[in-house]
Amino acid sequence: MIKITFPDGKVREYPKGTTSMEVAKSISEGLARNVLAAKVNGVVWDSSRGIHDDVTLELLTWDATEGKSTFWHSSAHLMAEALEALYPGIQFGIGPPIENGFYYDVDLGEGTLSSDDFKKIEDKMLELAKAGNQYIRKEVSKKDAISYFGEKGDKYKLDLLKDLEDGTITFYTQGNFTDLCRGPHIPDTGSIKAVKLMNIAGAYWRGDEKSKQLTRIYGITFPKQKELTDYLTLLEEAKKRDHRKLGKELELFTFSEKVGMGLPLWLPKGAQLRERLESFLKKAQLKAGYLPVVTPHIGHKDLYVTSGHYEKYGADSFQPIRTPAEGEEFFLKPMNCPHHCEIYKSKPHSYKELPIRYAEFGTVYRYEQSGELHGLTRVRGFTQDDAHLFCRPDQVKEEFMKVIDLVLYVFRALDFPEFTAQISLRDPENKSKYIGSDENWEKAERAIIEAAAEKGLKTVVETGEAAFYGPKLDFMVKDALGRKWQLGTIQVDYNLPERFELEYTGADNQKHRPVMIHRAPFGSLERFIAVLIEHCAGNFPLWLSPEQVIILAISDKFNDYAKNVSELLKNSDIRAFVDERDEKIGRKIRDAEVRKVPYMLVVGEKEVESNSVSVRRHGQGDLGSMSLDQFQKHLNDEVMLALNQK
RNA sequence: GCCGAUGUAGCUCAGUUGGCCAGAGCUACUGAUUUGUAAUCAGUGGGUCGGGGGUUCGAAUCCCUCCAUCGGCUCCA
Repeated sequence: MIKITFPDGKVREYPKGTTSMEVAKSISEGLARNVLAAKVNGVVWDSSRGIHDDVTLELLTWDATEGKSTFWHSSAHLMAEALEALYPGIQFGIGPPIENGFYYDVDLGEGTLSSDDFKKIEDKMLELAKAGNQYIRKEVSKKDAISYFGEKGDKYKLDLLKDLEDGTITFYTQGNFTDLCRGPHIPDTGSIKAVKLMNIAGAYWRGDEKSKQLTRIYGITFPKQKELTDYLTLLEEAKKRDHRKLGKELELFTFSEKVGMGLPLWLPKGAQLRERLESFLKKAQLKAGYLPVVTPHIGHKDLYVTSGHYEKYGADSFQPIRTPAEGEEFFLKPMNCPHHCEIYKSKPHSYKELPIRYAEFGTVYRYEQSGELHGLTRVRGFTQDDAHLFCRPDQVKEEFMKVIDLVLYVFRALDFPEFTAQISLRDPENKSKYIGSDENWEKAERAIIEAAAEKGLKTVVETGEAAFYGPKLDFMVKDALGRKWQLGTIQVDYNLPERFELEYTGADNQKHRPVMIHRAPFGSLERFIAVLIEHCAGNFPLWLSPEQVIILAISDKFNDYAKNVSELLKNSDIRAFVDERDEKIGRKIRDAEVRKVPYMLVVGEKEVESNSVSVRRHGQGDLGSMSLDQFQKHLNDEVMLALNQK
């Protein structure tokens, strides 16, 4: 007998070799029907595998993340089976589950595939699913595996096999399809009830641009039809929040082919939003001891030769601008730090001055590949809320903590969504890739980890993801459609102080090299605003809203009173406007609601007589009548509540 | 840059077995209406159907090419 411990701590005894499915059945038939896989001692297994030792066991159903991913992984196999049936001779790359669904990379040879073919494939998948074929696991020797795929002519699988060790190789078969696969899988195809292929894309084999490009087919499946319908509805809703759509509707920004792709044009309302964000952060930075600096949009080639960016990125940058007479080369600045280094060098520094924090909203230009551009999140010209901190090695941790505080303050004031702090460390196997001493790296990495832990951040550590010049901490958030973007970033840099030969005089009267920290709480204003728009669905917090209050007169007889109210509000720095159109009040309200103006003030005879306003809040409706003073206090309270939380 | 899809008025979209002067709603403009919490009525304007080339008696519709956009891949100082 073996002892099985369940997540609730209960322990039960079973005969040796019992499968998780049998365990599930012993608990209830209903549970057994829903079991997709099992977590045995923390590792996900097929529910049909026998258990031979004392273990902890968690039965995975659709509600568990790993249950879903097992389900989708098995669905990828099902799609492969359908594809092989429909397109004989097709070759397969890899087919993993992803956050929402799965994909499979295939090589169609001479053939092509488009979304017009989806219906056919979906139908085939459903047909095969109905058969309820079991997923059968089989351990195979490397030799047998190679001969199987060799015979089949599946060169990608053979390529994968090269890196696998004999004795660890398993096949999974369902119906007529056998795949090289580590597993695990769900019991059988019968639980796959709803299938939707989402899109098709090119993907390089093994992610290498030089390898052959395969066709990647994305799909998603569910155990119930209704869940698919709900998912599609959710996607539709998410599309409504897309910043590209809202940016156009709310007149925040636009693009022009004539100006150039990836170069956003900020419309008046968007520009005001930016200005509010800028002044908000500038104020916070001033309080935190930052010193403003301003640098030009171009820089001499020598600057980037010194910084090393010319060597690394020169060929992939916008090409240099030349002076007509001397032929000197200038680059559009791709980053602000080299300029800031030169500012640091403009005079000698004492250890007593450090840290020095130079801040600038610097607009930079980078050549991004044309297929990469994406709304405001990926552009060719953008403004970083950049700052460079020059400090002593022993100050790194404290500075990190302070920057984290600043980032958290920003996120909190904006009621910002869930984010993950990603700590990127160097690859310990490959230390020669990185610049800077071992000692400094260790100190900095430890400082980042400790600082993040002390601030209670939800962190993910990525080993080997550090830049060559230093470790970093990035704040990652998701957009409406679930795509991940990096916003805020804090990076330690040992490279630039070295290259620019930055120094300070220590207490020992010797020259020392400062550590540089790059940091940007927003990351870039463009990307930050994009994510902000999607997060709040265009309903900006009152303090950011480009139009805070709109005054709607019942008829144009009351426009004078409306204008009077608007003037009074403007005198208190409230962004107030009057809708003077000759329209009915219902129409004016509708238009203001659509424009997502936070407050609407309805004024007519009643209000003129009692010297008041009727307040309507966007999305909430009528709040009743107030005096103008009361209303202003109401606005002020709302703004203070958002900005003053600490 | 690569794979696939898309491109019709300022916006959202109809319109292809190739066929008279290419349509609707909203917006804009003009007029009427003087209105109480999500769309008042009428009229007018607006498109070399993404650009270029080709096939054809005839192209928004078929073909080629370029550009841009969308979904991915690769990249992202």
